[in-house]
Amino acid sequence: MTAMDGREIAEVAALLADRTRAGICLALLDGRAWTAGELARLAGVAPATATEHLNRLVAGGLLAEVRQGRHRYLRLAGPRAAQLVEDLSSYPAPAPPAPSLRGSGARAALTAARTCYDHLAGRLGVGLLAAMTGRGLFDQSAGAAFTPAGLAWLAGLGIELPAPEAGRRPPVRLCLDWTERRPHLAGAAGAALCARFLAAGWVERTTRQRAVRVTPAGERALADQLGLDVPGLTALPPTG
Amino acid sequence: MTAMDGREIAEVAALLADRTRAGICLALLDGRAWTAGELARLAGVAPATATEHLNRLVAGGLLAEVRQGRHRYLRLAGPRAAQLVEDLSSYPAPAPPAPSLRGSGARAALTAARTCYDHLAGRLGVGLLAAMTGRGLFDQSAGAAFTPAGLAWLAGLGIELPAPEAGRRPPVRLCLDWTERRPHLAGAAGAALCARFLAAGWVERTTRQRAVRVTPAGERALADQLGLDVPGLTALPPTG
DNA sequence: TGGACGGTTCGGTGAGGAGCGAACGGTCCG
DNA sequence: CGGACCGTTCGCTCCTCACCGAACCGTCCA
Repeated sequence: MTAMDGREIAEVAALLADRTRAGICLALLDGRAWTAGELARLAGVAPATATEHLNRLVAGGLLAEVRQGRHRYLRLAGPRAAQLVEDLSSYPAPAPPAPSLRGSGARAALTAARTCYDHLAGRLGVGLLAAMTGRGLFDQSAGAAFTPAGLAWLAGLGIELPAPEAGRRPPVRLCLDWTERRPHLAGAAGAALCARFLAAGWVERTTRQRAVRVTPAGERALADQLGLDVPGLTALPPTG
Repeated sequence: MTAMDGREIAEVAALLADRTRAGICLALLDGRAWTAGELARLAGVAPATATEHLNRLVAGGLLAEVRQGRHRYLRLAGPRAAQLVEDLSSYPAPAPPAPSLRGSGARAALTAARTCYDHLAGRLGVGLLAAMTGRGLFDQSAGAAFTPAGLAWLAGLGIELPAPEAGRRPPVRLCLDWTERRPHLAGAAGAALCARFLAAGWVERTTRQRAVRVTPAGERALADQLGLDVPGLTALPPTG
């Protein structure tokens, strides 16, 4: 009788059932911490209104907060929260990319390469997984797993795949891309790869959006290691 | 600017942000079609109220309907809808099983073995995946995929794993179990296995709940093929 | 051709909650 | 210390929406 009625489900869903709160969570999908004021401006509401929303989101376990001086920093509570937001944002079929006017620049940058909480998405993320699969580092023929060669490649980057464990996030997870309709790599491995790319300076964050940019060094490294044509990938959308 | 604001997210979330609608979707997680009246009684609202809710859920793409004579049959629109409901129902950590009074019988049956839309869950579902992994039919060490031996075993059951394709559901997906905190098999493979088990008479649905029961023939078959101790699995919860 | 039944449509009621402005309490800086 | 600044609390308005009863329309059965 406990979880059989819809009460608990409704409480969680209600957190995201408001346009303002959903927009806040969407902005936080970049994985970083924003201040309350930034979120209020972004959502287009008064600070007082934002406070109320943020309180509810924190109380509901969707957001985590860190108070520092006169600032209140907010971020998504964890990978589960991020996945929930991402899942909801891509239901049912997120309206065909609609290449109307090449997007408003910002949107074009997002479709090219962005972070999805803590892993890479967009054409870059999808291209990465496709390249790994094409090079025999990843195998999707009977599920989704790294091959022995893929594990060695990860090790070369200093990444060790954690063993699957009860309460932990899955080491490997495929995440259906929001703009492309193909999967990119998520889970612990996706997060580790993204962190490694950022640390190595292959990829860097742009303004204050989720968009990221591949550096010249990153282009060379990805071409070397995966045969990935980054400029061709991020410039124009493929015919499909 | 289109999907960047939270409007679309909020619209979908609002569908499940009501206790009654969430309860309806939860009931439909058994994968079958219910009539409008059954759903109204289950949710404890007047038929008029149910009609309004069902209209909204259908319009929102979460439910599909079939009108037949004076009946209106409703089911979840598809695997994506089911996954959304399941994801929401298990956030953040679905309250420890709380073995208070061995559950109300109905609940005990659910934790032992149930369907999760179109695949098997509960201790049976979790045990199945664990057994497949233990027997070398499935490999979770570097992701989640069937081994060659596993593919052969599936073929022996008349199941061929579909190739991953753009718009389709993933062939293999791990679904974190609601009661257990370990994964069970979902995706096209999970659905195929569940359908096969039902067709073979190894597993049968019970009353009108999501709970299922393993038949004697099923116990023998699962013990033979996977070394699975079904009675031990479904009788008492493990110490954990 | 009645009557039972499943489902819908239509007003009306009530509660929840999203929004704001204004006043207040902190922190940082000149 | 006084002023700018970030965030919160409070009181209020307004609108959405969940719910019901009653009347209605269709299907199925005797």
